[in-house]
Amino acid sequence: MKKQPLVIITGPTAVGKTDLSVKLAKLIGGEIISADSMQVYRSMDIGSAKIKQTEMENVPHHLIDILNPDEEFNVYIFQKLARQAMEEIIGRGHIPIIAGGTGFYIQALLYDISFEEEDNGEIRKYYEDLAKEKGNAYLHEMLQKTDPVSAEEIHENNVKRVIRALEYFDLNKEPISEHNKRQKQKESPYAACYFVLTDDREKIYERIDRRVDLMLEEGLVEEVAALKEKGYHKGMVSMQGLGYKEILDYLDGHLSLEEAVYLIKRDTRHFAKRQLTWFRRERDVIWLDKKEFSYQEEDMLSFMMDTMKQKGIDL
RNA sequence: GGAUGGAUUCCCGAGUGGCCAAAGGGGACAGACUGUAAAUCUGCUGCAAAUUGCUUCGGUGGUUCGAAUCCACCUCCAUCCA
Repeated sequence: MKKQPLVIITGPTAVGKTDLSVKLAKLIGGEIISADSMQVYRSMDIGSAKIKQTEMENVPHHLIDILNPDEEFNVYIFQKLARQAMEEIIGRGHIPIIAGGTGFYIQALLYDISFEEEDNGEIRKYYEDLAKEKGNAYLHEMLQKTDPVSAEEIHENNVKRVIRALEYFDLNKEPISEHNKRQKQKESPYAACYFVLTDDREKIYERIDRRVDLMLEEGLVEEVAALKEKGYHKGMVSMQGLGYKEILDYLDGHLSLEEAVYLIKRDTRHFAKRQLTWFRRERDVIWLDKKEFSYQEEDMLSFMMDTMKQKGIDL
């Protein structure tokens, strides 16, 4: 049986993924699935740099504006919804294009990582409380007993990951290190093209700074104030987003606006750097360095078309 | 013109005779990541191939076995008095 096609366009924040993905979609009759942990939320438009209706140019977009900010979202949900969307798109004879910067989500979909249905709410809370009470080292020692391999790999200060490993063991009676090892060897079931758009680091940073200034002009503060008004708070996953947590701190009087803006810019730069690190490590990525294409979008698009054909994607 | 305080490694800032290539923070850079991932965490940051050598703490000269640290003069900055 012929593998299903999957085109991915990703890269660090603010390189221009959205724009490129719409152009490509129009060229190949594609539909876009957003791989973005923040754009799934309604009323979070400016800070998440969400694509505007007019920018979509009639290309269907999926997984945008599907949740309220108080709802939980994670890889598991993303994977489930993205798969559904893919099926539908292929059913219509179109090509699914994943566009977005959340590398972890892309990995889960591309390699079809298995996640079990699980209810981790109480266990997680138990460990979180335990960590606060007894400290990082205590939790890490617990992990050492159940899953020494993970304990070796995960730094004791990385409490979130220590907890996840502990919780995984409780839920599945197996070390998460075993699970990870198995999943790592998986081959993608798709005929995929994994494009990573990039540019000189300096250029990316400049674009980030400019974009943040623009967000402020467009009313980021008002957007966050409205969210706050509705009762959304920092405890929610959505409010951990860049631009949201800082403005919330500003609105609560913990930061001046100037400080908040400085932090948003800085942390967004850090984020972009982390994304690059992630993609460098991924197998099978096809780098699209804007500079190497002399910033000519046409050339880049035709290169992408050629690559897709090579990978067995029928256009 | 006078008085006082200050000038430290990319930035802020500690250091007041040896344990100092120099605390700490920031930034930059690198890395990890498999149900919070725009999250969370780690490493690294004078130069050189070194557990060794070389250059550095405004400048010049001096004291000392030894100075970022003490002395002299100079330059610049800040505040105050004229």
